[in-house]
Order: sequence, then structure tokens, then C-alpha cells
Amino acid sequence: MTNRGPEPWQPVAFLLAQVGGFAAQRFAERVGELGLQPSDVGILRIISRHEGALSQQILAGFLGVGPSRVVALIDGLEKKGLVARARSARDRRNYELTLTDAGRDVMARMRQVGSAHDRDLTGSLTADERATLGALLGKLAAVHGLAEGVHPGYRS
Amino acid sequence: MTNRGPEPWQPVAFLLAQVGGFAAQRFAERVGELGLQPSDVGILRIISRHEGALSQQILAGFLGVGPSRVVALIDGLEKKGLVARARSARDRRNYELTLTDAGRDVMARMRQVGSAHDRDLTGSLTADERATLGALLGKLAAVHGLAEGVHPGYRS
DNA sequence: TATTGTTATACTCTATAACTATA
DNA sequence: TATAGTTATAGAGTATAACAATA
Repeated sequence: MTNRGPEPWQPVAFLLAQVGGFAAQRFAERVGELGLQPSDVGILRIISRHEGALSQQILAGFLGVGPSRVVALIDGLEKKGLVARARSARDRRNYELTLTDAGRDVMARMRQVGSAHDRDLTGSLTADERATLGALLGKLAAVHGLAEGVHPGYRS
Repeated sequence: MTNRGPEPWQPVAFLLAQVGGFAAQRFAERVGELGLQPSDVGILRIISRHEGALSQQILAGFLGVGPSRVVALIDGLEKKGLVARARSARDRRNYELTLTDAGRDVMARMRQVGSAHDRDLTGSLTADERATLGALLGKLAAVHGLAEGVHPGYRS
């Protein structure tokens, strides 16, 4: 490696945004084949983790969006038969969001799509390179406080 | 390194989209302080590379958007005094887009912002780690045919 | 009175297609 | 007639605030 003086800074931030944007775009296409939007994927995951103990307000908090937007998002998933609204017996103002059987099926297919997407995107790397890339990205995510499994694309 | 069987695939694609999205968001904030949108930055760069030999149609081709969108984008930059439309003498239908002096000033400041952004984003990595990350991302960008310096966020 | 979810309104962004001026 | 740029229109997406039901 040649020495080009102090701090030969590599402009990696742009590459990161560029490749990351490409990854997001490809992922949107893939889940689109399942009839979903990228935002739906994250919502299904959150619901599955808090099965039955999740109101729309709490979900809005997780996503960082207003309550009215959650209405539209859940409307779409309910219309597709993937999510069910059940009035809480203890406080009939709020809903308990649950996955339907079809919703669980879609989540299983989502995992397959995710794996295929991952192979598609990083298949040209060796296993070592992929592990290194994952470690470095994980380090950046941790340093900047990015929550695990939550894409920053919800809030405006 | 423990052996967990064949193909212990790391889900790096999501991390990529997540960190990449964060990088893009931060960059938008930074250039926002210069009164610019991320799309403006790419356009200024393209104009500077084809100084005077760039019509709006050709620019639309580069960006992958329709001509009417270019009108709005250039309107904004012209109103800020960064870009000038000059009717071509040879074919008075099309414009030759050029940077104003103020536009060149802003580009210089953009480079500083870009460096600061890069330090901000990857400052927690060692120089070696940063170089490795850049190399791996560059490899992915090349494999997937991402044009140098063009963010995929223009086309719908 | 306070809170959950919903609806109504307005605003932004973008694409498509009609239009003008040059060729 | 064909092309460069512009304007007009319509559609999607989203945020804000008013609203109804429940507490």
C-alpha cells in the first residue's frame, strides 16, 4: 500500500448511500412480488414480536410516524388478510394487532425472499468478505444508534 | 471462528440498506444547511462535468427522469443563482446549462461538507477498516453496474 | 377531561400529456 | 413534421388538525 501522505480519506459515505439505496430498491421489487411494500415488512415483523400486545399508538411510536399514517398502513394489511384488529377487552378504545395465519405464511415467505435478496446482493463476495462487511456495517450501525431491524425510512 | 455448518449466511443486505439510508439522511441534513437538496448536488456535479454542453434533455437522460421534472429542478437552482440557462446559438430550442460563479462556490463548499460527512459517518473506523469497507462497497457497486457518482434515487 | 383511533383537509412530489417555439 | 422545453392536470403519499367513541 503506497503512502500518499497524512489521512488519505476514502469517500466511503457516498458509496454507502449508493449501494444501500440500490439494496433497498431491489428489496422493494422483491417484496413487491409478494404484494407488499417495504414498510409492510417492518410492520409485520414488529407485530409478530408483540403479538396481541400492540396498539396502533404504540406501533406509531415504534415507527416514528403519526397515528393517522398507521391507520392507512394497517388498513392495507388488513385488506390483504394478513393482520387483524381486535378490540381490547380491557380498554375498548384501542386495538390489539395480531397476525392472521395468512400473515404468518407471508412472513415465512418473506424470510426466503430476504435470503434470496442477500445472496443476490452479496453473492459475488467470498464468505470472509461478507463477514467482514457485515461486521463493519454492524459497527457503524451501533455507533450511530440504529435500532436493530428498524429501517430509518419511516419518519419524514 | 466456529464452524456452524455449510453457508452461515450473514444478513448483510438489510444492514446495508439501513446504514445506507442513515448516511443518505444525514447527508440530506448537511446539504440542507447549504440550502440544497440531495438531488441538487448530483445535478451540479453533472453540469460541472459537461460545462456548457448539457441540454435539459440530456440531463433528464442521465438522471432517468422525465423532462418536466428537470424543469422544476433547474428552476430551483436558477432561482438560487447557481445555474444559468443560455440558449444555444446553433439550435435555439435547447439550453446550454452552466454553473455561475456562485454555483462553483457552492460546489467547493459541497466538497467540504462531503468530507465532514464522511468523517462523521466513518470516523469511528480505523484507516484500514475504512479502506476495506470502501473496497468491498466498490466491488458491490461495480458488480451491480452502479454508475460512478450517480445515486439511484432519481428514478421512481 | 384525556386518550385511541378515524376522517378531512391541505400540501408536496411526481408523472403524463397537452402546448409553444424553434427547426 | 419533429424536437426542446414548458405548463396543466391528475394521482399518490403524507402530515396536521378536527372528530367520535371510550375511559
